[in-house]
Amino acid sequence: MSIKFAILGILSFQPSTGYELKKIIEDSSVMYWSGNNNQIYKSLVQLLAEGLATNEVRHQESAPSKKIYTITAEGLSELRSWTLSAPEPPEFKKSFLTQLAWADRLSPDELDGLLGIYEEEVGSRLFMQQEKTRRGDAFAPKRTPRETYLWTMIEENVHSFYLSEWQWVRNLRKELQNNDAFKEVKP
Amino acid sequence: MSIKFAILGILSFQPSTGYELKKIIEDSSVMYWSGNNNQIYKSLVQLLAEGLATNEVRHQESAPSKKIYTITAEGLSELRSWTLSAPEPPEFKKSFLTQLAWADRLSPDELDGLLGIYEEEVGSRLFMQQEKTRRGDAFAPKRTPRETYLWTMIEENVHSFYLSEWQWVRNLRKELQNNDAFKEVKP
DNA sequence: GGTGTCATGTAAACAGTTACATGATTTT
DNA sequence: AAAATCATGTAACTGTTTACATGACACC
Repeated sequence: MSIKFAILGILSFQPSTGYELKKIIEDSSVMYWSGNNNQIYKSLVQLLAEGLATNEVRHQESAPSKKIYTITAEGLSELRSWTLSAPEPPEFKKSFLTQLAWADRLSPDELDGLLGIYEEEVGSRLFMQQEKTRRGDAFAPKRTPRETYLWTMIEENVHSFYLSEWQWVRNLRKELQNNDAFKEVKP
Repeated sequence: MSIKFAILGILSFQPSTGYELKKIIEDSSVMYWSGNNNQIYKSLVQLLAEGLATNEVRHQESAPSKKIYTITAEGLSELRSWTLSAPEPPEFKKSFLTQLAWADRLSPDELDGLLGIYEEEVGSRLFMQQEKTRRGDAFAPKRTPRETYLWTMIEENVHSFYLSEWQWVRNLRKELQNNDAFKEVKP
């Protein structure tokens, strides 16, 4: 899936500038791109060329002028047919698991320290995700009861990703601490 | 994290050819690269240049000759210091969540169908992961009790990723089916 | 006779990140 | 005086995938 559909989706909710799209994508946990300029401004040019969006330049005093992009009817139908297309399976990148895979050369203390750092890192993501939901400051269209429910469940999904990772590492750490068989150091 | 450390890790367990590395990486759920030639053969050349591995060409009758790569002492110490370095936070890419985010334009039946396909897709990954563990055919060094435990917990982590996604989508689907407030169609 | 395994590599394309560039205004 | 916000864009690089290329043998 390309960033193009993420942009089309946002435009289907509200006309936006590249700058606004960047910010929305940047602090969304679901839309996983970094939200860098290169991708966004290039995609917008492409959407124009494909006739999926139009833009309108608005000049401003005391601020740079901006281009407000609006989705077209073709854009809406392209978006709709994409939402109906076969879903891609979920993927993860946990480089920490590869790190752990070769961590048997570490001493018990070194390993526990490593797990501690990971626990903290994951814990802080978990906390930030909870805060975002609690404050309700996340970008979230709520046009129908169903849409509201869907967006709640999307945030719930992200939350449970971090929660289960956090529980997993805490449990692993505890087990390593409590079982003396794991404390033998390799020659 | 680059594929370089995944390769160094495997080499720290057993000397291997590029072809063998490719297969191990390809069917590992943890090492998330596609295992394509380009990356592997280039990385091996680089590891040689950095003195982290050496190779030995073995000519074979009735099969192409192969290059067996062996990790060096510097390679081992590089690997060790990497395992001690600050872990990266876990990441996910679930393009399906973005798809769902804009799915309120779909009819209840279309949405249920979409969720059904995702449920099946995730279910089959979950099943394959369980089978891999059950058959015990996954690549897994078991040199000490601790290493055995670590690799078990790594597989457990992958398993629970798919399991919680599966439970999430089943629950979402059921709720949408049971609550009539979600069955109103937008004008 | 076609497909699969063993085994190495290259070319081209696409996706994604970081950093650069400009410039006014507002906040600390 | 420095940093952040608004706003658009480009350049260079890295990472990743798909496809191409070769060739022998084994299995169905």
